[in-house]
Amino acid sequence: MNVTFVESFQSKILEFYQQNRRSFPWRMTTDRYAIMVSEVMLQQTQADRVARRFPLWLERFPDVQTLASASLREVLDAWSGLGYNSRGQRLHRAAAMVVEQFDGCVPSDPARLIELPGIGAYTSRSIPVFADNLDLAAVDTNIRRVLIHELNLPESITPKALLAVAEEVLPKGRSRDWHNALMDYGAMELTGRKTGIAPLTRQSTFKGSRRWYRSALLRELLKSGELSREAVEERYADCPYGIGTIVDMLVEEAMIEEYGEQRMLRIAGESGGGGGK
DNA sequence: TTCCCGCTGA
DNA sequence: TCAGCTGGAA
Repeated sequence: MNVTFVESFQSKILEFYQQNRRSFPWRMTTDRYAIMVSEVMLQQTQADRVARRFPLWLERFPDVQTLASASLREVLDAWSGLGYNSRGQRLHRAAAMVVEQFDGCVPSDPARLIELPGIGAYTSRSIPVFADNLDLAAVDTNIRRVLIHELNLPESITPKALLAVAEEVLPKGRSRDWHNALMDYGAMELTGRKTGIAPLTRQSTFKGSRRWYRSALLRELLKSGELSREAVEERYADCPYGIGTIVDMLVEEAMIEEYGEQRMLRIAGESGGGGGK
């Protein structure tokens, strides 16, 4: 790739970052455990929502040992509201593995990290990038969108090829700032809605899915005068979960009635995620 | 309806 | 390679 072009692209992104950088709690630390927690929380979850939960989590589980020795119940309780709560369970297991295998020290080697549950291709790279400023490229949907749009790449580019491009345009020694800059640029200037560039994965909304039931029942609840959303909220006022989860619970009941418990468990998954359990 | 700093088992 | 998973805001 043209050197001048790469340099002007780097300047553009980094200058934008200098002027418009967002402030997040996980950008105030380089503690690898804290970064790991934030990166797992941020998987498919909006940064603003994570920003509210992240400090509370660290207060309750300040280090790997504390998290590893906590009960699953405690962990999932602290996770509630973040969604995809199988992530919470995996983070819990990952903490236990770090204590056992790495003496409580979260590794910085992507090859080690990717062995941990809940840590995949992206997160295994993003942790050392943000915690250690390692000269590695980590590409999520956000960064993918920025690269495709700014470098005029085909939307059909494979993840492997895109990763190679990302490595090429990475300004050495500024990995952490660079990735934060790409994130902010993508979130503030180049949203998916604005560019029309499709994300890697789409929501599953097939008839009978958990999500489908959720929206269908929500519609009915809103239409039915007998069971308004307000009524549900009032009825479950002291429920520790959010209204979305409450609706989900009702959805599960509906699914049990229609499909039977076995199928419901298969669809929803006891702990969710990962194509069921 | 779509998208958000993806991962997992099949 | 792909369906499926959470919750909420736009």
